[in-house]
Amino acid sequence: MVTIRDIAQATGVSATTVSNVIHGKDNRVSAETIQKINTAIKQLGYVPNMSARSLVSSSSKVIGFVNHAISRRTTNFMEDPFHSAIVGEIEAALFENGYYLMLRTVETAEELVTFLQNWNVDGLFITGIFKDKFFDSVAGLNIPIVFIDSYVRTPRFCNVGLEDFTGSYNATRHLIEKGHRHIGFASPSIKDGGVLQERFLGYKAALAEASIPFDKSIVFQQGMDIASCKIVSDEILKHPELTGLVVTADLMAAGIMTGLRVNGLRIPDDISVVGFDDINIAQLVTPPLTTIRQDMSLKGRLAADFMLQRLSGTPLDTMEVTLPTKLIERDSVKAL
Amino acid sequence: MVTIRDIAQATGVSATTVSNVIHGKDNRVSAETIQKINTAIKQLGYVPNMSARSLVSSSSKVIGFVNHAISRRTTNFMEDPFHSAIVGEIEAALFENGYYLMLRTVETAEELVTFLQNWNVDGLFITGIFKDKFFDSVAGLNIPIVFIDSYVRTPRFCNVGLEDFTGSYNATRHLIEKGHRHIGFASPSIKDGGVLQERFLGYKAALAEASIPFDKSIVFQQGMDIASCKIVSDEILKHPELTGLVVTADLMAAGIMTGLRVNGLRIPDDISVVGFDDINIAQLVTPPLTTIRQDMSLKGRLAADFMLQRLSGTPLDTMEVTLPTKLIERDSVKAL
DNA sequence: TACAATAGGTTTAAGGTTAAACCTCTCTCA
DNA sequence: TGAGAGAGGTTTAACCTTAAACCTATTGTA
Repeated sequence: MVTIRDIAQATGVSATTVSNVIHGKDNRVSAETIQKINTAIKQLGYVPNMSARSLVSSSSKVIGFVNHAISRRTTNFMEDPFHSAIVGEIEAALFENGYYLMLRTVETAEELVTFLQNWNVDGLFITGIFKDKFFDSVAGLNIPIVFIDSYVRTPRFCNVGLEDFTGSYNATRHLIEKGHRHIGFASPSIKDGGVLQERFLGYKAALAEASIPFDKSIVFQQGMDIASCKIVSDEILKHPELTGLVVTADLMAAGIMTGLRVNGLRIPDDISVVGFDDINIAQLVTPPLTTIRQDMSLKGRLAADFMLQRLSGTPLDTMEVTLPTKLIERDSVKAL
Repeated sequence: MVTIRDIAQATGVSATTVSNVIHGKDNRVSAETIQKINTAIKQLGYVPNMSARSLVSSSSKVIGFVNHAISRRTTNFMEDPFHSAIVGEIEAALFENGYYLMLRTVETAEELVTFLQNWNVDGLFITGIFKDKFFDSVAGLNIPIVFIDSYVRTPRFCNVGLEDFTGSYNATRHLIEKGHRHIGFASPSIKDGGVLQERFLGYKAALAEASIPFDKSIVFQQGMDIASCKIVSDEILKHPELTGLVVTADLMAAGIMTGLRVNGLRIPDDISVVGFDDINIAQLVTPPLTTIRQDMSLKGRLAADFMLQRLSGTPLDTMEVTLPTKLIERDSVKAL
């Protein structure tokens, strides 16, 4: 392994001078020496040791991407195509600025603290439900933190979010405008304190605005897997009054649509469906799904921008971005 | 920040003794001292500094997950739901054994070498096309390396792969057995030296076996995005003799099916389609897609097992696993 | 002539952890 | 009574890098 000392020896200068040249603090070094050092670095293949650098500078160039999961074994956050799109964008942006990305799914606040201290993490992206103990454990940190889709908002932290409430409100309102009055709601969870809860509130708000009484018997809480979707579509059979359905994820909407078709219901003739996200599946199912689009890559890019700006000390105009959604009309909704 | 010295001071022993206790090398330490040290660690909230540990031991507890991409900007490997499923499985397994996962997309072999040396990476997962210079740059490394879906196989490295050839052969043969003789092939690439090339060869082998002449004008190389799929489905219109199509990815198959439907072709009546992977989309499109199933989570788990075994020095019976595929018959194929 | 300023560096210490070598006391046993 | 072994540690040095303080020779200036 080639160290900075080897470069120093090869060029006849001290290690400090080499270090200074590497970091561009070379106003006190002659052009000739700089040249020699750079040549030696290339020839000998010197690569800095991040551990040593991190040890002495208390800064590691590591950015953590932390997801809070209730259980690591049952929820694999990378399986969610959204998270993975975000992670990809972030990795690319960080790389170009010399940072490294370390992934971590944590179940407990202690795990998070250990992770942070272990690595002297320079910054943190946080996704998943993150409140109470978790929030406290990062609240005192003196590193940039960027939340993604958090609804525990404080002016002290950056957050990149989405108009979840408005998106879901618009989805519901779209059905109402098409003449629907009996509109169900399907979602993996509605009280998670996060995006799904907001979407639920948006649904309720649109109903209330149209003076449609809320009926909790047509709120279907189930997982997104195909078996759970089948349960929802069976439940729907028991509510022949339903003519519309708002679903908080396209994947779930697709699963429910398949189940409904098996049960002999036609979409949109018997029931209209609106999804959420506009993942590629939305265009590929039959009929193509009317849905609420969000731009996941943009979310990742903005999150990375926040992080890089805070890392470089650039003052921020704002600590928060809430991305808009857009209703994409396809063929899964029929006017009554 | 609490260091090992603080613990030493608090318990009245030396730092080395604390270190030994932490690492279980405590056969020369009294039970009482061990007790005191552990209590102090908890009370003061000591967490080891990985940089210091890594510096002195040349082992970092960091495992790299490296993907080779031609261009970081155009290919975001995390967007592939397969890669992300694998990454999720691996992260969970590594965590339970005290390892950390660092993601890296590399464009050049130099980037890879820099990454490795930067962090004293303890092990490496490698995906993506990886040959020539890339292969050379890891060939001399003395750390466990686990390839995923590599076809540059050597007895010295672990590989977790899939029966790509056989899977594709079976897909094609299935169509042949159903009476099809004019079978097209659609794939993002067929000469990548990786899984897609193998699948192409499997297709050709099945044709040859049935004495069906290979016709390169019905091999469609296009991207997996919806626009590219549209191009394929338009091309297919120019080949009315086609009655079957083998596609190397379900997502692409779904895109092509949508395009074909727009073009007035019915599936499977006008053309039969077989996909590959069996992602959830396959069940959700209309008609449900006949496809070649592979188990991505298992791939990730086996890759993690290989890594953990090699890290712990357990001798391996085998360095290579090739997972089987399974033909899943749904409704996108019709007997002629 | 005397002093300051500048160019171009060097030396030293520190960061947290651990491997290797070393130490000392007590007990056992011939 | 004296050697040896074992218990229970300690001391030292090293891993690589960098920040802070320090040094020396030359040139410029009043």
